[in-house]
Amino acid sequence: MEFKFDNEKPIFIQVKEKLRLYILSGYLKVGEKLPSVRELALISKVNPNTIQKALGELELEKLIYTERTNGKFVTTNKILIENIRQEFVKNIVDNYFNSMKEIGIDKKSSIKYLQERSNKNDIRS
Amino acid sequence: MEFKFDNEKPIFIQVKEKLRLYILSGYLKVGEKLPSVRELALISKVNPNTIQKALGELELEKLIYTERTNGKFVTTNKILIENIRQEFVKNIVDNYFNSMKEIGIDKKSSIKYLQERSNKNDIRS
Amino acid sequence: MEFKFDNEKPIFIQVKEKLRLYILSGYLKVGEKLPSVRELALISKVNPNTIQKALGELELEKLIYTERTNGKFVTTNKILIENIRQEFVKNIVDNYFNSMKEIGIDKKSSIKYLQERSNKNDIRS
Amino acid sequence: MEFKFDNEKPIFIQVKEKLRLYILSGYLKVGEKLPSVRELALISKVNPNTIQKALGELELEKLIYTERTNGKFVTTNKILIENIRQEFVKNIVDNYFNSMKEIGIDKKSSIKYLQERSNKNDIRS
DNA sequence: GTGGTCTAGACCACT
DNA sequence: GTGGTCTAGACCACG
Repeated sequence: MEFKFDNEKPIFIQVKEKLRLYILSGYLKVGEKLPSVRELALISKVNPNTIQKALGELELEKLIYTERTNGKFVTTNKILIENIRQEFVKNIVDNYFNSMKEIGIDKKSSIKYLQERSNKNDIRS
Repeated sequence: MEFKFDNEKPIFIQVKEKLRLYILSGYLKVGEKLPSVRELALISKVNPNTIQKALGELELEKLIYTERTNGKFVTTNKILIENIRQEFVKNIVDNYFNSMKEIGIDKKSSIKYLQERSNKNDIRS
Repeated sequence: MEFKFDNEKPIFIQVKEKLRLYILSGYLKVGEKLPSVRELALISKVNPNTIQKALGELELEKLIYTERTNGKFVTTNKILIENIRQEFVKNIVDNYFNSMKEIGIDKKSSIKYLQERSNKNDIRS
Repeated sequence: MEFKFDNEKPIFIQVKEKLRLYILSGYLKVGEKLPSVRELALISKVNPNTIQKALGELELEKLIYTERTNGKFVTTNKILIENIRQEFVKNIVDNYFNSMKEIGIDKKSSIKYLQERSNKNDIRS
């Protein structure tokens, strides 16, 4: 678990998004206990309140839940996670097409660009 | 020319990005005169100061230049536009791969998702 | 006897309120012996200390009393129970009127809403 | 606009609920500008951050929205307000029946209690 | 002057 | 030791 922040977005949003990714990608498993607020604050070198705010919003999304005095946990609702994950992927794809469209590249070419770029990277790696 | 804003980013940045897109996509042509600040302010229903700030930053990027008393124009430097455009496209592609990677989807699958989604949309249209 | 808890209130308060309801509603009868602390702890899957705290507060209200070495019992003071019960009901009614008033619904309409809702539910059942 | 707090619930929740009532009951009108965060903090004698938290949650419910640098406003979505209002009323009614049921009073009697209590109050007023 | 963010630090309830 | 709440105060971007 690792946290680096840029100055473009509020830190609490970056924390929220990072943890959401950890959950959606399965790096944090269903039902798993999260590090304590204070621990996350130490790891990420921000104020505990900032962490609290991020976690609070994740809880509103139902991706995590709180057991009083016990800690915070990833939801056990696999379906919820899967739905959000699919929504997330769908957005990435749609955003890609939209961005390309805005700069004047149609779908067919958008896919071609992607394949070419992928090949170039393959050479490097 | 059309402007819709959300409240997540400063408006002047949204104006700047929109105009940059208009230039990179060719909607605003090389050397073309931009609408006046006042006019842009009316079109986008935004304070003229905000437009000024956006144009100022575009000018720093050399994408537009000012002729005193005459107005502001899209740069005539096609190469500059093309370079920025390619950089822009490259970023979109790389961001796509990165976003997918973060959620645990590899390049091969990333391309497949894109093709599937493209097909689905074709059916609709 | 059944216990489900939410995380919004302290558990010991929820236990206390639940048991009070059992007494006021007659589900636990006058003079009846309560299950032992240990047993209540098992039933409700809660730490025995938490049960103790709840019972302690009920004892302060005189709704239960302790016979040393013998167990805890519902009070035999029927009048006390009846008084608390009536107070309780009065509160429910007043709270209903107040809640409706706060959202701008007068007494007459409040009663009408109730009757309509009751009819709807009758259809279902 | 008036704020009195008890110690049973967090202040930010009480602020949130009060404002929600003001909106649902129409005391704060559709599209109306709210007092500034700082002003609300003065009126209610709590820290601006506490107000901010309350308003933040109302915004997540879409009952209010923010215009950057301009202030916060009641949503203009009348349908949303009406839906939430009806949900709210429905909950009050259901809670009434449930509370009465828990203490052992059936629906028919629940309605009778209400009518009697209402008559008593009429005498007073 | 508007909202937004963040920090530091304190105190509380619960188990 | 866990999360939750609140304050005081500072600083920032925006228009």
